Amino acid sequence: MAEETGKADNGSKRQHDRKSAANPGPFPYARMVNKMDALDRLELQFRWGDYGIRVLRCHLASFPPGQIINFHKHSEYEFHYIAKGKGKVILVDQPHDLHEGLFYLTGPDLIHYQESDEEDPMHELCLHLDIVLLAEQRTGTGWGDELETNEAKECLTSLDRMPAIPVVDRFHAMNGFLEAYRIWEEQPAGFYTLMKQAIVQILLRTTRVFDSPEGKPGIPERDMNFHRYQLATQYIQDNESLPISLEQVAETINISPRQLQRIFRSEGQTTFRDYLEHVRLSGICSDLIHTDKPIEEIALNHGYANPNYLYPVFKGKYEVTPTVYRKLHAGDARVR
DNA sequence: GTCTGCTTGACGGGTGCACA
DNA sequence: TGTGCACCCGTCAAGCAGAC
Repeated sequence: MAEETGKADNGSKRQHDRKSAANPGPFPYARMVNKMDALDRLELQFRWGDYGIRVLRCHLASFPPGQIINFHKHSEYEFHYIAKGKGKVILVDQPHDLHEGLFYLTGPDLIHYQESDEEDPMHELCLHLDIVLLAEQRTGTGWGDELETNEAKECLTSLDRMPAIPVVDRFHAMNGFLEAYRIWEEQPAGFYTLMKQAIVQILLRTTRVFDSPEGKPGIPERDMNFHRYQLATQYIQDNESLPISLEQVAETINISPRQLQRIFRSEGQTTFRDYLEHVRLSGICSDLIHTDKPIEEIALNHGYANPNYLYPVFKGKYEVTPTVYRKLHAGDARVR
């Protein structure tokens, strides 16, 4: 951690200075100079998990040599990324050297002072965000909502735990500014969504610097048995009109037939045969009520290669023959 | 005679259980 | 999670009954 701070990073800083002097290279954010306040002009606010995020400012700022920004504070979060040059920052009462590639955060009410180098200008990417906790009204609606909600919460609450020191932008959060600017320039379809992604990308890459390897929730993993049960039942529903065997379904989802039987027992409290029969008979009942197709055709359409077998199966479940069932429910079709 | 609906009996696959 | 074994039941072919 110490090697990441601006103060304790003098070795890599010297190395960096030598490298910059030898081969300064093109300024990667040069295109943003064309209209430095382009992103500031956007009315951009969005919901991320249970948080509302309003982008107040998002721009490239240039400071001539020796420029001083006196002690001040904000009510919002201000993210500072040194894109080029060097200078100094005082966070509360602690001075730190700044150079290209460093990042620091000034949270709400954190008093800070900044000055650029006496000889070199400094370019800084600035992001001002107003972050508010919204009513938790959308949790538990599925489709990954809870996962995103948790990730947003983890990322945004970590902002308040960030130490007030400059650190190396190890995960290239700065690229998010370039991406946002590119989106503004090109204005592609999905502008708002892409812009939101760029801002979220900046936040995630920034907070990642302080991630500890322990205690992470990890990537979302499936309950594989339940997932396989869903795959199997979906396959049966899709193919109930064809001859289906346990082995065939098992092969489709890459498990042994025996294991598939266990999954049906544990996840569906049923058996492969019962489930297949249930799906087929449901379809047959529907056809009996809503069509006037002969029973043989209906049986064939629902996977009974020998229509004669339908009779004992049907009678076993509904206690009447298909013909009687059709007569009993003849009114149902007209009701619809 | 033909078609549709239904029943019956033999066989093989699915299931439950135990074990590795 | 895979395998073996015994048993049950789903599947199929053959055939019967009734309606037209």
